[in-house]
Amino acid sequence: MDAEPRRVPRSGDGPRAPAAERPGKVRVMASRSTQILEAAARVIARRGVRGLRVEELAAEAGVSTALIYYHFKDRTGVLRQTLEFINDRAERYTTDRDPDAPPLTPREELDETLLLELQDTVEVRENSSAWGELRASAVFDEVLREDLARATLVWVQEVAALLGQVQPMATASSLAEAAERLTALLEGLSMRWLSGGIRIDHARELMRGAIEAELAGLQRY
Amino acid sequence: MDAEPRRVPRSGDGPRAPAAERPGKVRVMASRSTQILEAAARVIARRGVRGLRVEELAAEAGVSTALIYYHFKDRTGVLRQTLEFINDRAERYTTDRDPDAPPLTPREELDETLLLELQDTVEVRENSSAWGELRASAVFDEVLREDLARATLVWVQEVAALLGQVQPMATASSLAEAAERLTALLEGLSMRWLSGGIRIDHARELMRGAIEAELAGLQRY
DNA sequence: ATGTATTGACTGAATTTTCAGTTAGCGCGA
DNA sequence: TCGCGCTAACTGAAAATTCAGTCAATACAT
Repeated sequence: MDAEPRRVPRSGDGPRAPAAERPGKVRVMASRSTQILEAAARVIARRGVRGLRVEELAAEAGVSTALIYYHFKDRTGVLRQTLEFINDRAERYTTDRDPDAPPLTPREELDETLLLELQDTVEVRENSSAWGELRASAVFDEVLREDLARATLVWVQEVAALLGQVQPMATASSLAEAAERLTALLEGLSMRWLSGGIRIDHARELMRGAIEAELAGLQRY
Repeated sequence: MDAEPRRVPRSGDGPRAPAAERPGKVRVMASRSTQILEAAARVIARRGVRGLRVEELAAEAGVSTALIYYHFKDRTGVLRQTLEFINDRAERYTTDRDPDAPPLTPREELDETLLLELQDTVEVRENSSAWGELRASAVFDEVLREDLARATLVWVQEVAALLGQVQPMATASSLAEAAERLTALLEGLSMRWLSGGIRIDHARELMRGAIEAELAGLQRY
């Protein structure tokens, strides 16, 4: 769906920074459609999926509405790709680790993976509210369902694998169940946090407790 | 599940149709506005609060759009009254018990309370999706936040009390935490169920497992 | 190297669609 | 003959989507 990420300077744009082509770690300049997706994540986090107006998105991204339709088929297309985008981003802040930091024990990695979704940073907040919105919208939107289900499955399996590293004796199905509960709980807690029901550190506390409980449960086979 | 379940006669309810005044068991004829509210509940379950279109509601109820405005001030009015309506109904399936059925043990009552929200019936489905919608909307809507927080608190306390009956030795705070986790998990599972991620009986299974785990955790003080 | 055709990225200004809400009035029971 | 319950047909505005083109960069032939 996405066009080539070729960089093209544009008239009204003024001088574009020359995409720092340096060796090693480089902050790659976001292509137009990525810019739009980033903007979409912000708008969704601010207004919700159903509150997303193509015009507002265009303004947020600093482009014309027509460009949105040029890059994405229609409003739904934007939504779909934003879901994917958000997912990838979550992957990053959940998975990426400083290469020369001390390696994590399986248990630490598990905690990390789950608790990183409960941080009060712009990125996480944005991601979580967009995710919650997409989840809520999927209830009424066929199109989103499949994508969301797939994304959820991947996530659950990842958590199950981590659990398996901590409790290698547990059966695959009990690991899967524990992972489903933990991830579902995380979603529930996120929503409560975002809707002002609980504070972030309380949410983390609760999450920690749940991890503890599930691991204890797995130990008893 | 919600704050005040008080029955309040409302203006739109009007002096209504004499409803087949016959002795004995009578299928009371639903007044026009009740018909509309029932239809609204169905439409909301299908499209979500934010997806409710007045025209679609009118069609569903088999009336003209204008009649909706005749009975309810505006779209928001319909929404408000529908939520009240749905709430009253939820009260029924959550609280009502056959008076001469065998009394429940605390443990059964706990299971009952939590698992009743995971049933594939029209009523529960409608209620759960409305609740999910509310939760999601509250993220972007100041106004809803307070009501929702209060309602959640009541619910959490109710569950904590039930947990306390099963594990009388547990501390108040550990009961509260367990209750928060269980209710948050229930919300998470509901959303997954409604968005097609998992089947209802699997959700129930997971919920049962969580109750088990939490009770086990409470036993270890 | 220079002009020319072609293409991809992009825009401003429509056009079309979608909705909430209104208006004018009909029929019918008291 | 009111006036209540109701409808068909609108209106107006907000949004989504499309259209007709501009502009800069390349490819390509000369």
